[in-house]
Amino acid sequence: MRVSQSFWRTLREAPAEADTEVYRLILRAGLARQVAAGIFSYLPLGWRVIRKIESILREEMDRIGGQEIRMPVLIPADLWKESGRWFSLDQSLWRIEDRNHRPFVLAMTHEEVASDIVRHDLRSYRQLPFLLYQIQTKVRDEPRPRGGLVRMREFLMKDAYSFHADVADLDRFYPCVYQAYINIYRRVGVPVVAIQADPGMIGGTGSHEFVARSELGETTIIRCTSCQYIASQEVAVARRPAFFTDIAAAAPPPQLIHTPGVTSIEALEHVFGLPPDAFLKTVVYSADGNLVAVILSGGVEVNELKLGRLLGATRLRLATNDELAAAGLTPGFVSPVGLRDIRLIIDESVAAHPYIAGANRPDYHLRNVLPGRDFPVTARADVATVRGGEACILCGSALVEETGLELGHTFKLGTRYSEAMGIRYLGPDGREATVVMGCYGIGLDRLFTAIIDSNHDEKGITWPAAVAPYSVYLLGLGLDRPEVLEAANRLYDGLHRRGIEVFFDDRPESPGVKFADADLLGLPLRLTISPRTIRQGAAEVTIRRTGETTLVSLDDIVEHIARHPVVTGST
RNA sequence: CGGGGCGUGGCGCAGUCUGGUCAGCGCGCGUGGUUUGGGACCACGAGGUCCCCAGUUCAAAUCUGGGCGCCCCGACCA
Repeated sequence: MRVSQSFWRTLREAPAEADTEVYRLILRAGLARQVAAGIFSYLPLGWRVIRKIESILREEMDRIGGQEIRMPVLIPADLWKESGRWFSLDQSLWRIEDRNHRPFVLAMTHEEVASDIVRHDLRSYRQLPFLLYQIQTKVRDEPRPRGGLVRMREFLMKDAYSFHADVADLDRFYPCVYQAYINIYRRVGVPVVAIQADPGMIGGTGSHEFVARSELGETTIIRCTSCQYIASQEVAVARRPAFFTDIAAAAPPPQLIHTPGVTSIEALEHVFGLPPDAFLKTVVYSADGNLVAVILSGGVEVNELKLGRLLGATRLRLATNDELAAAGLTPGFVSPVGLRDIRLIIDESVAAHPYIAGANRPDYHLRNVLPGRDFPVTARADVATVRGGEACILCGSALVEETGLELGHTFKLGTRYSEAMGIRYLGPDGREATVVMGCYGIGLDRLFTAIIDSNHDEKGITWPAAVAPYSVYLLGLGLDRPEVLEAANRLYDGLHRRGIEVFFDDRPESPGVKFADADLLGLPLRLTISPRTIRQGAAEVTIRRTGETTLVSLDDIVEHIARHPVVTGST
């Protein structure tokens, strides 16, 4: 492609809404344009990158036996009612109606449709297992689109669904997908770590997130500094004190203390001059309409995902002050002592020693509150958010927090959908059984962003060969001289014939502009041809990433480029 | 949805507090000329409902009210 004929333009200054380096590069290098919040168009060069990512995804999915299909964006609400998600998701599911007021949803994921397809055509265990996948548009009514292509309302996803006769077969297959994912990220040039994760709204029995270390991210990773433990903060666990009831008996009985206006742990620390874990925190939730009190050490926060899973609740939120009052509780001074008719969850951070806790009357706390004596410790569970600095569950070393960008997610769904939607088959024993499913997603736009995030410098992008929009930036200078133009054209044609993807900057721009644009776009290799190089019968070959430049004779430059490790991607 | 910020030629901004003399600057764009190895120079030129609607006023980019859009921070996820 000749730049003079290409719909491509770089920007010296990025639009003001771009507040991250990656997003600025995407806009400045002319790869994509925003249409509305969280809605984007890809321009020709950006789309070439997406198509290269797609082919890598296809290769890796096909390699593990995947079969590509294409499901619709527009889905009748009935399918979502059948799975139950029509009722359980209220935030991001985009609901619409047709002209006859029939409800539809815009696909935010495709478990329902995939299940629907399979249940009609699956009869026998002999057909199992199989993996269906697609690369397709997803639509979500995001509460807040963010960071350019990081969090979008319409985005591209490679989603895959596997179907198995039993859990053992899913367990056997799951590592294949895991490996395929690792291959994909390696091939596109983004270092990722796989972490234990929360299955979220997809549901299911086990899941991994593939995250890139990046300040763009929204995922908090908890990692052990000395062993292999790594998990999403959503599911991370830490070593907690054992609960020794025998120490308990000696403490004196609870005693009221006047604490006017002291309603937070922070304020208590200040008043008493004690560390946060000297206090008990009582947090009351409404879980599907029922109140639940969670008792934790003052030093930790509730992990609502853990709590929700523990309770099996679909709607979990903090109880309002009115709800507290109606249950006879005093906001700000709620106490675990004397709680009745309300479910109690004692977090594992609570130890069997005396605490200062709320007194359940305004402006009073209780000293010497002893778990197990002053309130029952029957339901002890881990519902706290793990923070950096806590002890690793495996080895006891310090944990640290890191920020990551989620690039993919794999789930063992189990029978969450196959049960609800009736995907059954006849087994070898002649009995009907329910299929076991897995599902696996990769967001392409976000991967696109992550590739640039992991591959740029202060001048611009430094594309990995496998996903670069073109392999070579052919930069011609002094093209108004016929002999130079002719040599440049010959070189362009020669590379083209050899199957090398060339972007030929034949514009009558000043050298500075062309070099700056070449650096910004960041194709792996730059070829500079000018009166100066022509005099030596050569052209300059520059590796974008290193700046390393060599002069290569025009006679064998095409072969030189064709075999260049930066072009073949063998580095 | 709560909190904060912004909306002026394609892009980046000034002007708004203190209404008139305000529609401007840089870049980009077009034409001609001179340049040509790291974002050249000269000359001429095109391009704006100042987000929208309503109001106040002799007069509104500027003041008031309402709406819309975009960005950022918190509850969701690829």
